[in-house]
Amino acid sequence: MANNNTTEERLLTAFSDLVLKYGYRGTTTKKIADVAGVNESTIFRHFKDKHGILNELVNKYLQDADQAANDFKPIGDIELDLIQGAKIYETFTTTHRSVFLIGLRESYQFPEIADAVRQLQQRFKKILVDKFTEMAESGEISSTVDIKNETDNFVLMIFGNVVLSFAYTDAELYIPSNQFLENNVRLFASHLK
Amino acid sequence: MANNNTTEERLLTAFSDLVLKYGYRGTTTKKIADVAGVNESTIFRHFKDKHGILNELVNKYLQDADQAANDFKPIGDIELDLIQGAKIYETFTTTHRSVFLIGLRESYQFPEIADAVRQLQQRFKKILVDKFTEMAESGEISSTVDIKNETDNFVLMIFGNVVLSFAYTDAELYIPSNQFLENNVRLFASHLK
Amino acid sequence: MANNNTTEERLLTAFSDLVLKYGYRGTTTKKIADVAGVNESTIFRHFKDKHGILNELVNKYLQDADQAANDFKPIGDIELDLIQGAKIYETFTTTHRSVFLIGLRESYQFPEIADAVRQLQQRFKKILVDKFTEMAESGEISSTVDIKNETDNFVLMIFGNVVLSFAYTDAELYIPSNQFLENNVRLFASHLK
Amino acid sequence: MANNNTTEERLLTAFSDLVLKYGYRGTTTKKIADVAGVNESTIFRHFKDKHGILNELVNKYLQDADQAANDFKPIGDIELDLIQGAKIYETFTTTHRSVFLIGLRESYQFPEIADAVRQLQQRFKKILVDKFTEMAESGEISSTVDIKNETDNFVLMIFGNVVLSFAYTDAELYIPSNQFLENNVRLFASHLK
DNA sequence: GATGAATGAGATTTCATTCAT
DNA sequence: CATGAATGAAATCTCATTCAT
Repeated sequence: MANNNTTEERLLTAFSDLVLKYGYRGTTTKKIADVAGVNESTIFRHFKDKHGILNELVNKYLQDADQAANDFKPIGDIELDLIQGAKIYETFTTTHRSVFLIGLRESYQFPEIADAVRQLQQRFKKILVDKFTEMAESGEISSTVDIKNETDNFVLMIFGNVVLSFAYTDAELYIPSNQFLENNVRLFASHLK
Repeated sequence: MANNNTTEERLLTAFSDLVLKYGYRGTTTKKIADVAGVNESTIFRHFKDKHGILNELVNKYLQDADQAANDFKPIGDIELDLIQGAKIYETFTTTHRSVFLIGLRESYQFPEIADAVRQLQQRFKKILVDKFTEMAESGEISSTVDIKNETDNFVLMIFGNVVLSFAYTDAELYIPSNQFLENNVRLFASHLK
Repeated sequence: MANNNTTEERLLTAFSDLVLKYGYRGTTTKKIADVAGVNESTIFRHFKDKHGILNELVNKYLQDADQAANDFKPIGDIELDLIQGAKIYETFTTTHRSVFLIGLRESYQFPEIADAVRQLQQRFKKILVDKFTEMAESGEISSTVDIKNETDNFVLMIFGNVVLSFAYTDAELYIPSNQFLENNVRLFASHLK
Repeated sequence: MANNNTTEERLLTAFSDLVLKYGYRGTTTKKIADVAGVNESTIFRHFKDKHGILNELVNKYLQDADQAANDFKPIGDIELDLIQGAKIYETFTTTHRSVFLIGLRESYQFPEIADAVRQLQQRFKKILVDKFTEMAESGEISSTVDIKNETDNFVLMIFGNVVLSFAYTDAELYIPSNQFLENNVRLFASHLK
């Protein structure tokens, strides 16, 4: 009864939130039911089993991933383009926190999810590499830039910050979004000009 | 009977390995006992309870952390110093994989461990910032370098690669140590010269 | 399925009966479940834990204790009054056998229960002493009666018989209720006339 | 190492003391070993199993019971004789606390011990009844005394006080030995003169 | 559609007991 | 004689899942 969404939505949200705190195993069906404000057995009317909740979220993740890839429209300015890319990456992973984390943490138990997350990284890298190669050819960025390794570094850096933001909510360690885009991403990009 | 170490060592190793695959909760005492080749109840003669195994590993982690901090001896060449730092960081986190991962994954359940891991990051950052500030003052690196933000970026990058190496054993995504130090860290450092 | 009471009632009854035979520790959750005719895990849906069963019985005990105290209405005839008192005491302790016994046997492990049982004795003693003091003042019983010590003796005697009745079901040792009230209590009272 | 008795004696004492606090089941072999200052496995060199410790104590109990019965030498003064009897009963039960308590508490699990304790009561009763019958015949006590029932009452009373003394160490409820013999037993006896 | 009651498998932990030294 | 290390059975408790209403 937490809000006026449908039961199914409330269950998905409850699951997502709890996974952040407790991991997949620690997210018990009882906790999910309590947070969603329904009876425990109601879960099983909506989903085949506990794994079914996760499957549903993975489906949404995969659909959204296509969308996010299409949303990225580099304009040929490396600084702005990296900021744009980081922003999309961050928004996407935050929206799909639970899937992202389960894919990372419990890769052995859910190889298909681990795979989906893995593909996100690869895809993101590829999009960047392709674009920058194109920009190098057209002279927009210096031909001395080591495109592959710089992209690796960039992706590792924004990945690292996202992981920290999920692990620790205090801002001591991870760098909050705005500041991260303004200072760190921009600084990183400046070396590629 | 897995090997000829003491029972306690075999238990610690078994626990450590299993946590990587299954997380803390997924690492059942039965699995630990099976892998270590002892009876389940033997665990409880060596450790107060399941948490006790973790405590023992955390103690070793904390001791080693002091050692690792002392091992870092920058020589005033930014490229070599960053490579050295990354190497120590990587060795340390790999040696203490299980504690590092539990601190990251299950921060809500084990706040003291989350804290120990957090402090490692902070400490590493501080050591680098202090050294580089010193080097900027003595002219060894350019005074235009944005020390704080570059260090942030560097730490995020190596942190990101370590996390990936734990999540995925295939080398498609994370970058294997040698290559990472030679290509990526060196490339990163080159911008600070 | 033992009978048609609610599951909770059946569990409480099973626990109560088993404690008589086996003590608290010896009353395993498996035995309770078997006697109540339910699955072991069902216990934990009705009570927080094993101790929770006992707590429930202690609550009933405390409620009933107030009732029993109010039920005692001495009429000024010492024989009839002691019989009435003994009868109420006996009925109460028999109804709450399990709590009474645990309070007695396992006082170190359950100090709050030991206390509740202790208070019952004290309260019973006080009610008798007060009433008899009053009767002595109004001349209904001889002023030479040593009220405090006689009450002590009386309480010890009926306490002793109740304890024996719980320990041994054969009538060789403890004296069955009717006979005890008719012969022993009456005899005791006759000395106070 | 607690004292310089033999290992076996130390084990018997440890067991005895612990049973008072924790009951038979709660008296674990580990606790016994700790209190006796020996290794847990040493217990099994001295006794077949945990039950064997108890058996040894029961043997001593039975031997002592014969002795105690012989020690009772009534002199024909009902007050002094009851005091003497109560004293012997008290001393004996206190010396053999653990057996007495186990016989009382865990009668279902150790029927032979329950029996031994039961027999003590019966025997004590019989000795008193026989002696008082004799005294009634010789005119030493009034022929109007209801010997059987008075003896019952007396035995219940001293039994009650002994049980309380084991359950509660504070003197609020049970009556300490000296005072009990001087006030309560004497008072009880005065009615039989 | 949703609930409440119950279940069975399995997790952690305790404890008496054995065995090699 | 005594110890330290290990065991197996059983105890308490958790959790995903089912079923009747």
